[in-house]
Amino acid sequence: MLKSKIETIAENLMTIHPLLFRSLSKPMKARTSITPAGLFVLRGLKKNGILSMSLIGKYLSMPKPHITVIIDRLIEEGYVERHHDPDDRRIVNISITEKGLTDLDEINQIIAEELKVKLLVLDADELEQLSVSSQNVKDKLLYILSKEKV
Amino acid sequence: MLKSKIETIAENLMTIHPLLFRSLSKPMKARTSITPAGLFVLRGLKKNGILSMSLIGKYLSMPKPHITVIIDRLIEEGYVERHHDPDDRRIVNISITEKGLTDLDEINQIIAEELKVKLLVLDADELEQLSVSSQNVKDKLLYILSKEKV
DNA sequence: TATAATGGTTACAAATGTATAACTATTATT
DNA sequence: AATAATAGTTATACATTTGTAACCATTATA
Repeated sequence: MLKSKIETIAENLMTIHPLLFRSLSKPMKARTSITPAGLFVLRGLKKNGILSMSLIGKYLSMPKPHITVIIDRLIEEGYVERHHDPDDRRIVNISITEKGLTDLDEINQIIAEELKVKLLVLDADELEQLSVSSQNVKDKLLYILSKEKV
Repeated sequence: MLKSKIETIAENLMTIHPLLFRSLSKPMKARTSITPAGLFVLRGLKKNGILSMSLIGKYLSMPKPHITVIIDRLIEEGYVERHHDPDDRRIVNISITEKGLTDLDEINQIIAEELKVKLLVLDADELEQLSVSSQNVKDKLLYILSKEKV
């Protein structure tokens, strides 16, 4: 019985995360107070500039009340800001601050340092493959997500 | 300022998860009582046959007490079994049951069904790329992990 | 044999994430 | 103008994960 391509992709994608995430999160946790969800929001804001609460919720597939909590905390820490949309005052737009940007960079470097040690067992060619493949997976998922939001 | 290759890989790997995991987990949660960590353990057991508690802990980068809780619950549900190692009676080996295997297949199909809908926006060529890339990333991470355990 | 080290469990506290309902403010629809 | 729909918040309960310390049984070491 041959596994379908979709099943293989599903298993691959579901397996990637737990193999690395926890070990990369630990050094981050030791040095910053930011949560995994908060970090992901910061990355989204850095890339997109400004996002509404609802868009962030869709982006993370998280219930709105949780987004409120996450943003409240990021604001406390000075990483993001709330802006009421002038065109539709129901909408709350979130932007990343200077501090958010610099601290995000710092966190990324901490994580990269940690990853670097692990990647030592790969040669240059394998590293290049991992770079290309991970970029490809990420891009495809972002593409899929962008199509969903219509 | 050019981002290093390692930083790019780190960001890619950290971003992949939240883009999909929650939306794939929801249908699973609706139909089974298994937790994400439990599911990951089942996958590891299916692939490796038998794993000790410590190895599972390393595999998931989780503290041992949590592994005990996860295994207790999988045993309650009839998915895995404990075996004391005859050569070293301190060691507890875990094996997956028939029920564990069949239910794991079922869960994988539920997740694949969910993913299938999302992947409709990709053409055959892109799908193939995603398949190859995700496999590559997973294999490389497993390879790195296997080197760590020495 | 006494001591240290290992593998695992128990107990507990705290952080994080999930889910739902009720609510306010604002905008869109009739 | 009344009603419905949307965006977001507050409140609450619960599930899952993380982290630590203390402990037992077994094995390795001195």
